This record gives sequence, structure tokens and C-alpha cells, in this order.
Amino acid sequence: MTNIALATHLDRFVRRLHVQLTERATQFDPDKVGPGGAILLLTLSDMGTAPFSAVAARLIRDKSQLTREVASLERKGMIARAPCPDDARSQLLSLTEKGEGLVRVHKGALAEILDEMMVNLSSADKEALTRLLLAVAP
Amino acid sequence: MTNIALATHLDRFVRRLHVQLTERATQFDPDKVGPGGAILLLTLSDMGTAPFSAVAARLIRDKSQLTREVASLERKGMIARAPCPDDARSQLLSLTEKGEGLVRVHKGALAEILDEMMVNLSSADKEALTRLLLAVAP
DNA sequence: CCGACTTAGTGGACCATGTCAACTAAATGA
DNA sequence: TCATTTAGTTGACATGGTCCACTAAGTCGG
Repeated sequence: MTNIALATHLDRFVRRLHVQLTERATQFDPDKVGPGGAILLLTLSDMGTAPFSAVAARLIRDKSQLTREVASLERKGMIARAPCPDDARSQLLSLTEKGEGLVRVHKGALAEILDEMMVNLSSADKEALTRLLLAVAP
Repeated sequence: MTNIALATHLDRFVRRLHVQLTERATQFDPDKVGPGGAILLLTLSDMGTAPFSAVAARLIRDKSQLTREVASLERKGMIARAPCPDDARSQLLSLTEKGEGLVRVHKGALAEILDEMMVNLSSADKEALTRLLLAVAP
């Protein structure tokens, strides 16, 4: 039987991360994409050009929510939509140049924050944590 | 430099957990305390009788938020408030019998869900993940 | 080819959660 | 004693998440 402390400490981890992200947002998020927008951009950076529905599935978010988030990021010039050649209902999302730039900035800031939060972990432990999270939620 | 994938997969992990929790809520959350209430109860179960402000700090939540959550759980008979003997401003929170019972149920359900989510992890890996999360967010 | 059914995305309405500032009462401390 | 800090409450507001109904386009069996 799994230790439920995993859940409470997972909650603490994400809450502390959230605090750091919002405290320092002025330093790396001038366009105010917010944590939700940031993770969408990071995901899109991983996936490259990808269909809307695939992105929604990947982010585990409601499609209606993604509709609004995408609209907001499109207005800010971070992502572009293109019609899908073989399905007129579908659309393809991709980062713009500006979006790519913001992703680089966010990655740097995020890496810095994560490093600070994990100072008491050896680099082997950090790698292990990343590996385990990848295994749990691939 | 830390791998950014840690953040995106952390997000996926908590979102999948959230999906499981809400999907099965009817099976273990008849009083509809919700995820927020549940984690408060679990934390209180860890801390025993504890001052309001200590619980707020532990949960990393705004005190105003905790005020309302505590009021709701008190109405449901899950937790009790007692005046603090040496500080009239402060109050002590503790689980009621009913609260303890609910915590047991929630712990069981949570363990089951976590086990399912981590089927592809060896038990050594599960322990390692718990240990690492405890180290990051003690 | 046609009608029934499914799928992709949008938009509205509605809760839940989180944030911020103002306020009261009690403690602290020069 | 009077100014300052701390604990908790409350109101107002912002954000995020969920649900449902809807349009447009694809699919599939007859």
C-alpha cells in the first residue's frame, strides 16, 4: 500500500512552485501569459506543430478551456493556428518566433526556480525525480 | 541546469490524479469535502491538534481561504475548533471522530488510486519517489 | 448518394479556487 | 499607555475548471 504522504507532499511541491512562479513573474513573464499559458507554450515547444485536440489531450484540459487559452496566446502573438490540410474541422497549433523566444526565457526561469527548490537534492536525486515523474505521467 | 520536463510532467501527474479523484469521488466522498477539504483533513490528521495559522502555513494557503474551508468542514462535523489557552486570538483545530473516520476512508481510496497510477513503477521506485518529494517539500 | 452518427472546436453559464485589501480583537513592547 | 504587530474574518474580485448546447465537418452503413 502506497504512502499517502506522497499526495500531501506533491501538493506542497506544486504550491511552492506556484508561489515562486507568481512572485517572480515580472522577471520573465512580461506578456502575462500566466502559469497556464506557460505550460501550454512549453508543451507546444515539445510537440512542435500539433493538432488542437492532441494538445488538449496532452495537457489534460477541457477543450473549451484550451479554446480560450489559445485565443489569448494568439492575441499576444505567441502561437499561430493553421487549418489542417486533411480535416477542415481540425486546426494545427504552433509557436511563433515570439513564442519560441518566450519559451526560452521561461525555460531559463523555470530551471532556476526548480534548482533553488531542490538545493537539498543531489544531482543524481534530481535526475531520479525527473525520471520517476516521467514514468508515472509519460 | 534542471530538466524542464520535470515541471510539465509534474503538472500531468497532478492533473491525472485530480481526474481520478473527481471521477471516483462518489465512492469515498459522500460529504463532498472535495480535494481541498480532503487535503486539509489529511494534514490535520498528520499534525494532530494544531493552531489555525500553523495549518494555513503547512498547506501553503491564504488564511482567508482556510477560514472558509474550516467553516465548511466544521459545518459537516469533520473538524472542531477550540480556543487557544494562551492566546485568545488564536484557535486550535482538530479532527472529530467523524473526521477521523473520513480520513481513514480517504487514505484507502487515495492509496488505491496512487497504486493504479504507479503500476509501472517498482515498489523501490515508489518509495524513491515518495522520499524525493518529501525531501523537496518537507 | 443519403441520412444517422461521431468528432473538432466554440461559446455561455456556472462553480471552485485563489488573491487582495480592509477590518476587529487581542497581544506585544517601547 | 499608546503604537505596532498578529490572528482570524469578511467582501470583492480574478482565475481556472466543468458542463452543456451548438455548428460545421467527417464517417459509415444502407
